[in-house]
Order: sequence, then C-alpha cells, then structure tokens
Amino acid sequence: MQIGEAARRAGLTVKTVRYYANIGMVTPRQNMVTGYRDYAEGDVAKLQFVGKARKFDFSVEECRELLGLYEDRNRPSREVKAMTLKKIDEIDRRLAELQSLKDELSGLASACDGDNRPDCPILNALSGK
Amino acid sequence: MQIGEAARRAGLTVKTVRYYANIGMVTPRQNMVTGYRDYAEGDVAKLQFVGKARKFDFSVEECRELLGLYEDRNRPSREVKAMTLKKIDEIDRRLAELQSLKDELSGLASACDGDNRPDCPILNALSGK
DNA sequence: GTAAGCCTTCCCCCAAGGGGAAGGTAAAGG
DNA sequence: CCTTTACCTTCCCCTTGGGGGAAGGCTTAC
Repeated sequence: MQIGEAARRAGLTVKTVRYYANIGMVTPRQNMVTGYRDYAEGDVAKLQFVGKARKFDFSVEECRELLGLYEDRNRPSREVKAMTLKKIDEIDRRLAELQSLKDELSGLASACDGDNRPDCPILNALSGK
Repeated sequence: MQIGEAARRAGLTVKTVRYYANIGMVTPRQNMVTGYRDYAEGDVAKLQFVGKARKFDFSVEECRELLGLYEDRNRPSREVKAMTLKKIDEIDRRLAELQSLKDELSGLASACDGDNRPDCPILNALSGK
C-alpha cells in the first residue's frame, strides 16, 4: 500500500512515516514503477508499534531498540523490562523536578497580590531581592 | 566588563549570554575600540533575572515579557501573577500527563517477568496484541 | 618570540518532525 | 481527450535553546 494509507492505519502523519523511512527505522520496499514507497502489513504493524512507544515517551532511538527486540522472537523479556524501568525512573525524576518547580511558583504566586500596584514578590524573587 | 565576567557573575555560559545578546534580550553596549561587548551592572542583573526565570521553566519569549515587566517600574503586579498562574497550569497539565504515562508503564512493567524467556507483556502491549 | 587567555563572527549540530514548493503520476469526471 | 483532484516524490527552511569548534584578532606574561 502507499504511504498515505499506511500512515492512516498507523495513526501517524505522512511526514512522520516518511521520516521513519529516512532514518531507517521502518523501511518499506520501493515500487520500481512509480518510485513510491510500498508498505506491507508488517510495516504497518511496526509503525503502530513505534507510534505507541513514542506516546509512552520513548525516544526515537529507544524505539529503534524496542523494535529490534520486538522483531527478535528469542530476546529475553528482561531487556525490555529494563528499558521500561529506566523510562519509569526518568519520568519519576521529571515528575519530581516539575513538582518542586510548581511548589516554588505556587509560593510566589500566593505571595503576590496580583493587583494594579507595581510591587510584585514574583519579580522580586526573580531579581534576587 | 567583558562577556566572560558577566557570564560568570550571572551563572551562565558565554554562549548563552551571547545568544541573549543576539536575540535582543540583554543587549550590552559595544566597546568601540575593541569591538567587544561591554556589560554594565544592570545587564548582569538582567542576565541573572533571565537565568532564574529560565530555571522556572519560562521560555525565552516569556522571559522577554517578564523582563519587560521587570523593567517597567509602574507595571501592575497583576500581569506577572497571571503569567505565573498560566505557567503553573502548564506544569499541572504536564504533571498529569507524565503521571498517567508512568501508571501505564508501571502496569506493564509489573506484568512482565523480566526473565530470560521471550514472552513479554510490554512488547505485546506495544504491538497491540 | 610565543604561549595563554581573552574576544569576535560564522557555520554546523541536536530532536522529531512541520510547512510548503516544485514536479511527477494515476484515476475519475466532463 | 483534457482537466481536475488526489496522490506521491525530493528538497529546503523552520522550530527551542543553545553547544562545539574553526578561523582570526587583541593583549599580557613569561
């Protein structure tokens, strides 16, 4: 099938699918007559796989690894689990960062009257006063 | 002072400070003899201000706005508070996203034995089986 | 004399594609 | 048969916030 249908079925944009072909992540055959990319069912499955993994915040490089594991019928599930736990760890760290950021900003916001007067604790904090 | 000292005092890299000059965020005078950027005390204060705001996850464009408010001695604190609340809102949304992501990944990870066998619920989930 | 330590501009690089131009092709409608 | 529409292709620039490094110019210290 052509790239448009493959993209629709994978829930991705044509641009994205073409990008994945360019970086060698999901490489369809080429129709020798038209020069168009020719996607097989297996390619669509891979695209869907990558699409989901991306939604789970795996980077493109990580997706490439996961795809390798996905295609290897004999890989140990240990490797996949390790990547997943690592990703969970990253998310945890990012959560903590964002939470502390939010706490600080909330503290500043609640100290600020937010009225028409120029005095502003938020700006004072940012300027180190 | 020269850019190196200004950067040190603001806790930023020279590259970053030069970047801020290029995009017109903190624009020092120019030493007409050497052609070097010439930073005044006020410039360093602005650099520090921007550095802190960036740590609070404000984008460069938002920093530019905040800097404008910071320099306007008559601005109402209302505007600054509004930006801060908006930023808190963004952080909240991102927190929720990450949390649900983490929940899903955690569910998958705990369903996966992580042993040497090839069967892997994580890959199964990603491939939609 | 030259090495060190500043500074300058200039250009390419990252992630993960998006937007759009220019041009080729295929099927459907009039 | 001709044209419109809907595909597809490659190519190049754009995004965020700078990092890395080259090539060149300066002063100062040894």
